[in-house]
Amino acid sequence: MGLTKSEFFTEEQNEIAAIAKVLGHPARIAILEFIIKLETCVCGDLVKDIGLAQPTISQHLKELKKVGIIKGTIEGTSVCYCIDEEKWDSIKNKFNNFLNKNATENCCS
Amino acid sequence: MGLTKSEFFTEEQNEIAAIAKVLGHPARIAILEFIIKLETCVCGDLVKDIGLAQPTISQHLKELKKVGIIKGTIEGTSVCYCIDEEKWDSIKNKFNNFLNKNATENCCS
DNA sequence: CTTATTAATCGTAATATTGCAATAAATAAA
DNA sequence: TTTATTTATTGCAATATTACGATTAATAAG
Repeated sequence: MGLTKSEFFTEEQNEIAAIAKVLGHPARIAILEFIIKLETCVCGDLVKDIGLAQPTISQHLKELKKVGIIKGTIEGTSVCYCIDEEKWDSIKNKFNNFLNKNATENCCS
Repeated sequence: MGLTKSEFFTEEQNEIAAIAKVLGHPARIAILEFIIKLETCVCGDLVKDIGLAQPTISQHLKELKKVGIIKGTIEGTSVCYCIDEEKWDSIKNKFNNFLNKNATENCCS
């Protein structure tokens, strides 16, 4: 089928999975790290930095935009991408919350 | 193509993406939460709790085992699954590290 | 207006993922 | 040994993802 049965899960579970899914590709991790590293807006240097073709990078940027991690503003012929700080913080909270659910002991340890 | 070009990225980028990818499905989030909630070993209650078919759950468990988040020990006819605490902590560190890379200011804020 | 430059979109091929029915494997119980 | 019980594996269909060439859209420069 290839179709996730989202209706079986809670809103929260679907949400964290959706974010994790977007982070689940090294190109998108690399893009985010690149944007963060520059501490300023990025235009088209991503294609040069990462080895992938321009349409591929554009597609990954679209994915990142779709979940709201980054936002892009047009600047002449190029586009300025940067982290959406609010969204980033909310993601950080969600992951922290999830990862802290686990106690340090269980039956197998 | 459908084939990720891992050789374009650093070990670290591939690693965090691989973990995020596994977390990128609500069923696997639900499975982890269920195991954690019980604070004890889980056998086959997952199938009842989550609505998916047994082979589907088994497949998701396999994915989780593959990256080492959970481990399973055989107990009679059933299998006891639990979190690999060490791996969990390392994942927590990796995500924290990644999510803390972002400063709170940039050109767009 | 014409010509770069830059990024998005379209179309498509290759591969991966999701889900499940059917079946197998492995142990426990009778 | 036979029969449950429980989980894993196989095989397959439907859908999603990844990547890129070709093209389009939009602005800038000449």
